Amino acid sequence: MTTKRNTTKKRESILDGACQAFMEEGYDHTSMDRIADIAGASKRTVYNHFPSKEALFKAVLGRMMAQAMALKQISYDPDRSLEAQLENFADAKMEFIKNPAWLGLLKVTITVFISNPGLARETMKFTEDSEDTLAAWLAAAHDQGRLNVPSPALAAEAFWAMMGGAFILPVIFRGPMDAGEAREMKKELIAMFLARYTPGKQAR
Amino acid sequence: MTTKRNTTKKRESILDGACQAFMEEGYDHTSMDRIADIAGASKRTVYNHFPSKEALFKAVLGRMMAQAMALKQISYDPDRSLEAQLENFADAKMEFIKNPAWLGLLKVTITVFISNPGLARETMKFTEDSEDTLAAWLAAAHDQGRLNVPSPALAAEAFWAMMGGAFILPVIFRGPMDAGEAREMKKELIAMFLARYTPGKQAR
DNA sequence: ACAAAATTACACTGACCAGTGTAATATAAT
DNA sequence: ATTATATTACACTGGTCAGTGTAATTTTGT
Repeated sequence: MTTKRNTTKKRESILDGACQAFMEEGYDHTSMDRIADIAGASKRTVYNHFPSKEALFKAVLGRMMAQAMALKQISYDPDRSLEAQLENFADAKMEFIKNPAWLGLLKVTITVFISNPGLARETMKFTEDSEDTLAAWLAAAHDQGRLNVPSPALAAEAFWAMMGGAFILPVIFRGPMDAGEAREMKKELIAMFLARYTPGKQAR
Repeated sequence: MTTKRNTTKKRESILDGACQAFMEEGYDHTSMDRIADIAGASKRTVYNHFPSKEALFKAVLGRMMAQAMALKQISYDPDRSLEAQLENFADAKMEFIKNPAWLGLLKVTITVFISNPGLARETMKFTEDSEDTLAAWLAAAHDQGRLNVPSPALAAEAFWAMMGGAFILPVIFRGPMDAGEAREMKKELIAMFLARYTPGKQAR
């Protein structure tokens, strides 16, 4: 008679502790002892749940990705202004850097991705469909004649490039962003985007 | 009689070796022994030139920044098309990621900046004037009536955000970029930029 | 209440690494 | 050729850390 017991509680507290520790110290400088300490578990228990530090990090990352995915599903609404809907897309992206927890984990993730490109590719497969969401939105607006977007995929990629460059890179290179400044930049970039794709206004 | 001997050769080879080692392994995983090995110097000599690993990295970083600064000075030319001149700006930025050596060092630098925001701020002071160069270019085009740029500073920041998001982040998250794809994205983003600021085409 | 499953404390291995001290050796400027 | 200077080999310290083995203890499902 093998009766399995419910271990999700300890497991979650380990993930929470790992998340906090990684955020505070970065991947390399976080020791498994410290994670166990924060989680209120023994190091041995941590290893009973996760076979290695890398596996533990992947689990933390996976949980974060799942939460992030659950957050940004926006569909085309024929009745709302394009500008407002694009702002919604942008705001979803900016949630990452406004929330200190996610920002911290984003930073760690970037460092890990840099030293482990394979993991980067593997993890990023999940996010591809969020670009598809925007591309579909653009295609819908195009079909309605509200935008002129010959290549929705390219436009979507450009949009995410703008957002990433405006809201992720500065946080790395210059530190926290002023909220008002961020708002201004968001509006400016969306204005560029719409100026390019609003029908009847292209240069050629 | 204190006769100083010329030590710049050894010093340079140490910097070269450090640069290569940091690129290959990242900051944390590079040992001073390995740097000495690649440089063809003894560890003790490395420490005779640089008091610590951090100081050595700063020296490598400083040399890279100096080279980068020497590269991008573009001034307003009334006779060339705006599009071509903006492409020059973009190309200067893209030199970073097309050159494997600089790309490698850029990655390391990002990880170091993330774990050491103070160094990030300190180092970034030097780059501010390159943004000013673009802002001045925009102001000149504005004064000539070829563009309508109410806030050159904001527009310049937006331009660099676009470039960074399009050409730096993807390299981190997705690996090396296809050259053709990069060209297409560059053109698209410049088209957005010009659509926004070309006179007589704004929505409001 | 009982037994299996989970957790804990703790000691320990093996490895890596920044930085130092020293005495010997090589180098280059005069 | 001389001599101060730069470089080298090498051993060593002190510290950190991933991961393991084990025996004892606690928890929990029934």
